[in-house]
Amino acid sequence: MALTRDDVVDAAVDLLAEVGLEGLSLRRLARELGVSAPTLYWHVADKRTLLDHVAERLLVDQWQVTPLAPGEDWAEWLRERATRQYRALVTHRDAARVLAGNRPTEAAMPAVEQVLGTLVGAGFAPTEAFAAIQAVGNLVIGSALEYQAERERDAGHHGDPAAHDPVRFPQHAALAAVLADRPGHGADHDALFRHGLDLMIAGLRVQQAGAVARTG
Amino acid sequence: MALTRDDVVDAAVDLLAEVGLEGLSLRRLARELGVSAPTLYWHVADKRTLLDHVAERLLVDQWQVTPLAPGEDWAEWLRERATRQYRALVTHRDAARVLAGNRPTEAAMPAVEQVLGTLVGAGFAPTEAFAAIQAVGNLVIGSALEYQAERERDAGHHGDPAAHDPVRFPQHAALAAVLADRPGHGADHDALFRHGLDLMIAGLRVQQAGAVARTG
DNA sequence: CCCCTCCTCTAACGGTGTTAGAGACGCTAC
DNA sequence: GTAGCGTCTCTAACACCGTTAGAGGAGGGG
Repeated sequence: MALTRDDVVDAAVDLLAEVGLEGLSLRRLARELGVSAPTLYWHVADKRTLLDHVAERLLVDQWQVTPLAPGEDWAEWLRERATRQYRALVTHRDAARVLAGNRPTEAAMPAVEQVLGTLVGAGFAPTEAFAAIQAVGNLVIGSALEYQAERERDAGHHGDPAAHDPVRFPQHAALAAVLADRPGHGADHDALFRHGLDLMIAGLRVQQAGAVARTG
Repeated sequence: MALTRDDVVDAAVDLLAEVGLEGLSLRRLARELGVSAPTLYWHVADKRTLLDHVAERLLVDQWQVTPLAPGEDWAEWLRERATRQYRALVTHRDAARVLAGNRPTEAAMPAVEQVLGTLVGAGFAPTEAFAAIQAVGNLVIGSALEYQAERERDAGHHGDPAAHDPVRFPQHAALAAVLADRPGHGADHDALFRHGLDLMIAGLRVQQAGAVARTG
């Protein structure tokens, strides 16, 4: 059986998980597939577009349409969706970086359409709903990026954190003191993301309350 | 006069503005400086650390300490700071991408210390203040990244936006209809960022109100 | 005069994405 | 049966990349 583009993308996803974005070269990918490098160009236009396909593959599970249940809180529903997206990014090596340089894909449209509809149904104006989606999306990708960047950094060498002059930086020192009493003992990025998402959703709640009050 | 590391970083910033991150190679940079490529390794350990220095240079103006004026609203003050950071990223080509892959730099600490102090002064717990900084930062970088990614995409070819089946995607169609009546006619990323930042700050306001109520 | 440090050089290694162009396999039409 | 054609893969090569080894010139201090 001849090679398929799906085969190439699958192998790229696997290789990405194994060696990271830096290690993902077309030659290496070709070797993994038992094929010569230029062969890949028959299946894929570009490395850039190959990565587009990879990004789509990484997120496609997460674009399933799960409508708001009757009586369900739209904000909780949105939080759940955003969290899933974050998880999908964070659990695949370098997924955030791959997604960041990406063209948006057609395949995400039904999911966006659904969120748009749900928010409009909750009382948001269409432009507000769109801005909300964008804002949450940007927060998600920014958080995932930061998380994975730090993980990669610490893979090299991690200097002792929070060992700074408590006179010049009393706030940092106070923070470090509080954090030292915690089980995890370090910055828990998942909790940090959750906190940020909570803030955003709280903001959406007040905006929605205002919109509902205006329109009746 | 011999070459300085500052000279190298300066030239790298200029070259980045001119040719973008893809075009920024050590050989090209050396040529710009009238020097051979390996020479750069005397001034800089690595391309990676060179980019660290570039990122620091791009943001350093924006780390000036401007304390909260007496009677000034902490939320407005924070919004102003975040907006400046966003501006700094967006006005330098590929700045967001450079910053994304970066180690955090020592030079940012006084600024972080100051924001931390201001938020704690406003009633936030230290961990809350830290999470807030992180959240706003992630939103800023995510937004800047998205903005610049789209700008780069459209530099190539931009297919007509929002030309989609209004039956399958009624919400998109409605949104496009509203947007068509606007002066800019396209998605205004600055406004989108401002909207997202407003949401986050609204969330911070309710959190702060809660914290103040708890602690008296 | 010698040494030493600063700074720059040439040459080269092993990699990268990508293109040109030839050729093998299998199906279809005559 | 064979000629043609689309599909898929190959080898060879181009122009670049980050990076290292190691030599050497310039200038000051002993």
